[in-house]
Amino acid sequence: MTLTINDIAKKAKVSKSTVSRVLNNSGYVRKETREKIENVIKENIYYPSATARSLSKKESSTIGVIIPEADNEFFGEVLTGISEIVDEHNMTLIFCDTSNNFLKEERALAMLNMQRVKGLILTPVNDHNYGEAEKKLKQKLKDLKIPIVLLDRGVKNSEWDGVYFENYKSAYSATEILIKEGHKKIGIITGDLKLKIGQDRYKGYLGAMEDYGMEIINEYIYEGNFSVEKAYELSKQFIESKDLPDAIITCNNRTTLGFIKALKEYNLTLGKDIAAIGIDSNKVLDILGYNFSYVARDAVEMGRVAMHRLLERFEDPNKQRVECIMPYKIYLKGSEKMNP
Amino acid sequence: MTLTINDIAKKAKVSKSTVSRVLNNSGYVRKETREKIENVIKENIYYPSATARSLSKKESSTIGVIIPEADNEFFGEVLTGISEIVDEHNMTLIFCDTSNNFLKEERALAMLNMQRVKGLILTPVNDHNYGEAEKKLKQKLKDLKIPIVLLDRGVKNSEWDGVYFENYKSAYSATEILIKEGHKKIGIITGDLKLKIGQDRYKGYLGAMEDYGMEIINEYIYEGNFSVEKAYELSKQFIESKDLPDAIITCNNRTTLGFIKALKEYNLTLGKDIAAIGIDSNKVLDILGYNFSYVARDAVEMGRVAMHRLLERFEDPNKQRVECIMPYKIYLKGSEKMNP
DNA sequence: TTGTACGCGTTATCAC
DNA sequence: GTGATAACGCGTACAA
Repeated sequence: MTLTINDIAKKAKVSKSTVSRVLNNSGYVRKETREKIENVIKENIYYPSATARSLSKKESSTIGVIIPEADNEFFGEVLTGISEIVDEHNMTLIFCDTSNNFLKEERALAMLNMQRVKGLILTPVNDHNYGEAEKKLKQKLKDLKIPIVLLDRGVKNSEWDGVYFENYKSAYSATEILIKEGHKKIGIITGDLKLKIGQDRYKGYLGAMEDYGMEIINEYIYEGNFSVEKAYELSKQFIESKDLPDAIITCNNRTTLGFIKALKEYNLTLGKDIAAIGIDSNKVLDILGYNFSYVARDAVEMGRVAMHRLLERFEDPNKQRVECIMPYKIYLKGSEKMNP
Repeated sequence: MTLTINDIAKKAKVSKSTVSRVLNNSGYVRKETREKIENVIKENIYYPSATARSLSKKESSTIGVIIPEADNEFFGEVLTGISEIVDEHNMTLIFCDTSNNFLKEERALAMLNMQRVKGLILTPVNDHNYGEAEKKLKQKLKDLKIPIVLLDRGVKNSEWDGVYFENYKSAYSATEILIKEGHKKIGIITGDLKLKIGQDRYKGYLGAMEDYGMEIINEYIYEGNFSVEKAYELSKQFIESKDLPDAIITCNNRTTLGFIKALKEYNLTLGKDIAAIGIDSNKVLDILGYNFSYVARDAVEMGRVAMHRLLERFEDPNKQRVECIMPYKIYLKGSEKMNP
């Protein structure tokens, strides 16, 4: 049905070796022969089979991407960044969404193994979990025997390149800002403390509080799980208790939304009834002109960097493992202050 | 380096045909032989090469997806839906993001052609454009000679299956709601009128206005382009002119955001200073408890449906072309009313 | 029930 | 400069 290199060879009255040479710009081909072949290819709309090609060359130009949720602003941007670089290098991208599900993660890994992808960018479902699940994951990654870049979340004692975020520092900095604004009762709605990114952000908060000799009041530490719903629920609780903190740190974009939702519901005003600063950006909040302050990284850039790490690793498989920590940027819009 | 079926055959002391038979569960294999081979496969962590397999079988289980912007709530959800079904059927998904760029679209198509994908889900950069670009696109799609499902945007005189949205009806319905609320001066911020989805929504507005004998006032028709910025700019303009419409229809999620941004900036309140209803959902507006009313389709479901169409087409390549129009749902939150 | 031999569409290594 | 020919890793008639 679809044309092969043989068909082209016949039509051009040459051998397939010669066609292959013009396709790959390799070896000597007389100018006229080349032009003739090129014409036949154009006229007959021939595209060489990547499948046959990679079987023959024993290498693919395909990379795999496994992320937990494509319908998440952050990962959507990450994907955009990865895709951009993949495209620039004429590679192809196989996409997998795990929905934060271990079984799907396993299946994706097996599939990518069979597809013989050249490299993998992975955000694991878990993050630095010591259990059996992580052991299995690490083994499976080793079995792949290809360059891998971990993104956003990692594994304990990683042997792979990684692109992460300054979780500790960003939270530290956010806390510091609140402290310097003069707030005393500084609370936090943490992320999922089973994930390292959740832990680190929490630790950043504790670190800053300690360094500045602030009193850490357990009542103001609300353990969330990075979801809108939990943050909303926790926020309602502390709003209803009369003991409101002066300021709050929200540990990711969704936490921020849950918090703000609660504020609106109780008619509390940011920067008036309570101050706040978040981690992660929410495009929409900015568009709507909310005065919500936050520290965040550039997600698209994070995708680009991950793909670049992979490309470098292809170049030099033996170079030292590199972990790239994306810097945070501070976006102050006013909510960190309290104007009575 | 990586194991082949031959390695497994040797280790299991059988021929590779037998290994192939257990891999594919085809033909007769003695129970003991099968178990032995399965053990060898497990122990040596062998995964068959999808590349070699599809070359040999002359068919792939890979589908291509081309969307214009992954970092867009709508397409992120679409991708999630597609990925879900792809996964259920043990297929693999090759992802391309065109960034609404014709050249990238062309390159993606060529790449997917070489990859010999089994099917394609495509949201073209353009939508029912009569020009040369569309002719070229249609030709390239024909050249692919594979099942194709157009998603959200189509081409003139399409020969392919498609999954679209009730653009006309949804806009008609939105307009109708405003009319029945008693609004007289009903305006609209249109989408990109070069795209058919933009046109159809605009026509839905006109249709309802006409059917209900409403006077269409050109001053209240603001031509946007589906972007936040343009909608914001237009909104500012009509707010500053003293001649504000009673109610506004915003033609997609971004238009809505631009509009609301302007409202906030001028301290106008939705449902008090001006009524409004939009097309498309904005998760965040809902989360924040905005009272913004809208009509929308389920984007994740749209992805699922598109993938299902493709699967059906694989089953029966000759069945009649089917265009699936996703229904809209109405979400009234109050902004359609005007409470003085 | 199992093994042999060939083909899938390329690239690569040789001769010519 | 060009053309046979052998891989690449697998599936599959066909033979045994």
